[in-house]
Amino acid sequence: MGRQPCCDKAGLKKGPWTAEEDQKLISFLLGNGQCCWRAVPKLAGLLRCGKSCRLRWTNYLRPDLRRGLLSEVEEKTVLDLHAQFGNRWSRIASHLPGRTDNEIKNHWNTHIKKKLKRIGIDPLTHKPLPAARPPPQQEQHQSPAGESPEPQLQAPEQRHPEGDNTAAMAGNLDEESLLLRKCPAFRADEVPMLHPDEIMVPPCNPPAPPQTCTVASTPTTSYPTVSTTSSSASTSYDVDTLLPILEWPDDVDTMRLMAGLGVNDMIPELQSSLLWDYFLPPPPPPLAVYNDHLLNNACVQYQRSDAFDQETWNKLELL
DNA sequence: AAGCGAGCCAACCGCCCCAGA
DNA sequence: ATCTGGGGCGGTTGGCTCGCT
Repeated sequence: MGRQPCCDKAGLKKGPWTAEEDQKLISFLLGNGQCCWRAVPKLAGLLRCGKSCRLRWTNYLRPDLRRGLLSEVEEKTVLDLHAQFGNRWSRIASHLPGRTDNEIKNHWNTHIKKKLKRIGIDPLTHKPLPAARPPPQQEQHQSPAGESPEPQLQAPEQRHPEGDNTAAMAGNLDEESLLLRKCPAFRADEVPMLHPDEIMVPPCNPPAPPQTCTVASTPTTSYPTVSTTSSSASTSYDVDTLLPILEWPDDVDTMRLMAGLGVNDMIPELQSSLLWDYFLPPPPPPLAVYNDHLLNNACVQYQRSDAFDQETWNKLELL
């Protein structure tokens, strides 16, 4: 017997969302919060599947989303994380505040993949493609089974930034076990998050920008990062914490983009509290207003690893 | 100006996971 | 221990836009 569909599709609308539908969904969710998604369309007066509503909200309407192309730093972060996690977009997205798994997946498929191929790197394995393979001493993450010229489909999932992946390649240890070996303080699915007292939230109105926006480290829950060289001239990294020290830009637009990065870095409870109790008091403001409101708040934490070396970054930047 | 193709991205589909009954 | 259903996730699709001919 087949699985029941998530909802009765008969009579339900599909395809692009209209502004009116968006408004209905926003109004309902801001007024009532997220409940059972299956019930949302009925309660909100939408002829949509609950799943469709959830996707529309999480990928497009959520107030803490950033829009626009991924920045250089974000792109590098995606590359690093993809080297660790493979195509686990939701996990990668959890490290990029304001970005959705769908957005990152799309950006990967349309931009980053091409860049990597152009510089001779296999986007699946993050290893040099056969034709562009450098001498062995330059190769990173060379697996014992690396003789195969074909891409190793599972390799990104099984590799580790420090290269101790022999057991994983043999199927004896999964990614989580490897992380535990390297850093037993947390499990792989416990993405290191900022503690509430480590979050610096600039005043909302007016948002007087500090000279630097540094997010404190979380040493006991950090990823086992190794080095943090960055080719970005505007980003320096704290030697001890391996976290970026962010300079606040002069122009308001860039500042807003930077400020908007932080909401997802907070622990869920705080995130919810901030969103619903502070930033989004009922009645709901127009979309543009609360987006601007959110973008004036919070900070950012990026996890860095040296999954890609400096030479690779330099090549990418030239493209 | 029209036709065509490539690129991009929002949205959908179907499977999987897991909490609760 | 098993079953069920909701939500999450990754892969894929389809339509829109833009540039080129």
